[in-house]
Amino acid sequence: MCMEMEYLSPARLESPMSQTDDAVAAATEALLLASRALVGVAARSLGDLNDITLPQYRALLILTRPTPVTVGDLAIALDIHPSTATRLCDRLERKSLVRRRPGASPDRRVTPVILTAKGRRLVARVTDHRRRDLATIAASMPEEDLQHAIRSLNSFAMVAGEMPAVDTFGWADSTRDDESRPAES
Amino acid sequence: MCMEMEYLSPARLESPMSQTDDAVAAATEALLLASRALVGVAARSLGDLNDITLPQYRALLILTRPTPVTVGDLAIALDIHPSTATRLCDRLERKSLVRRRPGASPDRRVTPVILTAKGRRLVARVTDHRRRDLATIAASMPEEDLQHAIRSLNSFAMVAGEMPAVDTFGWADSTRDDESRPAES
DNA sequence: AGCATTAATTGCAGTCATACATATATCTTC
DNA sequence: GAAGATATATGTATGACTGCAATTAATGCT
Repeated sequence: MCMEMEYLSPARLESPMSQTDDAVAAATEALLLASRALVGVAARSLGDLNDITLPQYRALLILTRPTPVTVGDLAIALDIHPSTATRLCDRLERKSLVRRRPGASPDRRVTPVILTAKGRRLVARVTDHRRRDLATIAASMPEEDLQHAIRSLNSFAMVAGEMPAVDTFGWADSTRDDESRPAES
Repeated sequence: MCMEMEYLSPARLESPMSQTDDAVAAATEALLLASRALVGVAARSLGDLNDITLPQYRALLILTRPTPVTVGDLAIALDIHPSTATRLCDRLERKSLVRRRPGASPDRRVTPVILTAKGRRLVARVTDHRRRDLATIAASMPEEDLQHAIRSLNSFAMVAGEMPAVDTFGWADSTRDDESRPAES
């Protein structure tokens, strides 16, 4: 238990007067607990994805960003070697989930990569799956907690969103241009 | 937007009078948002894990359970072929993260697998890393939201914990009998 | 124009995850 | 006790992820 103190030290240093240590500690444990559950939900929505690996899904997710993404961008975002990104794109392109547009940029060295409709559908399907699961959970929560959850979770997401490296996985919204579909190999 | 209705239908059926659709919908979106952030945090704490793959980590996590776990249990929990579980254990054993105790059970067909101190340390390190990140975030949240978060998140985790397949990843607590240590493998 | 830099690809090599089929113990049951 | 079921392990094979080194093409700078 004493270890909590240790880990909270940096937090205390950052905002020395805004929170009591107890509240922060309690919230941290609650977040840790919720984290496991949410990761479980996320994992489940991914687990149904057959024929797609986690790196591949991460790549697709990054490609949902509105800004153009090149092969090199993918490598950086996924923290992998450029050559690995190339092979990854090879595989995704073979599955018709992405398409490379060489020469589509003024700088003709780079190769923009874009999602195909199929790729976009796949990402949307995963998001929807997750959304469904979360809705089921939300509907089972006590009314009071639900109200509080809305506010505190948004607050958490906002603060967390500011933190660097939290969005390493590129969990940007999926720009859903297509609805979900039950069938999921 | 209309699709939200669709997904919430089952929720409505399950608890027809306890929640307003709006509250559930808002909470769902908040959860989705928080989910991304929390998964990001979780991913980050895992990303620093070098020399260990996700399936391997999942296995270690399952092995933190207080109840005995056999090779076959691992296969079931991870939803992989028994032979795959055997190879996974091979690799984990080679890294001295687990140990197999053939014959340690009355049924001498099964092979119990247990975490080594090193394996336990590794899991603890990941949990601690995540805890630190979450504490930092919690410390940055507005006081009010923090108070609400404690209760609502615990409520969420409890409800989610009841749901089947949410704990597929075996995010049981890490039974930390050892504190974290930077050096490893 | 010439040279260094940058982006992507390709060749090469290793580890991991995965499943199927088969083999080997070890129960269980009749 | 013998037949069938169960739990692991092994042999075999495929595909994915990964990085390093070398190559090619395009850009930037002097």
